[in-house]
Amino acid sequence: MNDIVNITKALADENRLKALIALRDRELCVCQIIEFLGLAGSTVSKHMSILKQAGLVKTRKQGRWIYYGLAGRNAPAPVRDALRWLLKHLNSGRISSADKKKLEKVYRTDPEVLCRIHRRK
Amino acid sequence: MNDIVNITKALADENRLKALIALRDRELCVCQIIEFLGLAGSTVSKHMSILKQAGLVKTRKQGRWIYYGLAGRNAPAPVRDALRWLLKHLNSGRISSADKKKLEKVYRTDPEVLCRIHRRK
DNA sequence: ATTATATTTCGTTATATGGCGAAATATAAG
DNA sequence: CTTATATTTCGCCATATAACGAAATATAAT
Repeated sequence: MNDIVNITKALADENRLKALIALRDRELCVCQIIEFLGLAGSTVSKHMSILKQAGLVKTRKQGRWIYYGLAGRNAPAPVRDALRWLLKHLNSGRISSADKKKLEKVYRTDPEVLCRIHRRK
Repeated sequence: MNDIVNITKALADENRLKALIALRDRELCVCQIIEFLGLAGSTVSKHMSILKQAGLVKTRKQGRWIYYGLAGRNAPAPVRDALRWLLKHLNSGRISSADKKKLEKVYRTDPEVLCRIHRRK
């Protein structure tokens, strides 16, 4: 029961849902997610921690960056099915064009550049 | 997007999940749900209102009682799929025996009797 | 070794949410 | 019509949670 509650609570925040959508096609590092969501780094870090705790995302380190990606095929069935539900129903038609533009910009921009921008703030 | 967020937020409470599980096999009136969850009537009413707002449950009135039931086949796909996810992964093996006993007692007891009990408190 | 940097953790604040009892409401029962 | 009753709404309180900035941390880069 607790694993299910952890999943449902992790999904109960709009920004966390958006982060999961952003990870649909590829991994992203924290500063890319920061850019996409428009939140403070500490806030994004906490949100991603909640998603990771629930098993919905995984992490890997590369260089100075930590990349977050959606949980893979070996994730528990409740996680896999929840992600399937989410991605099925949050297709492109339900995402605002503003969010789509932001996401395209994030995909296009080097993490190095984004991190430099955020360091300035 | 908002409909999805409403669903995920509605599912992000253990008592609400339990209420949905209780409704799996049959409709229940408020005082039966009160008995099962062991919460105040006003609390149960608010929880069920959230579930109804999210489209996860429907209501019908019979006599003095309002019966809550799971959303039906004509519910929107996100709702149907979310319920399918929940019921699939919250099968009997994941529910405590205490909860199972409570639920069996609730199924067995006439609403008339339960309501009288709760009126005394 | 030192410095730079991406990320996480911590502390604070504002807002949201779950729980309760009391009051209000809708309407069934007598 | 009046009374009884199941449920909902309201008001209050305690706790949880999202957001931010600053400090701490891990480790890559020099």
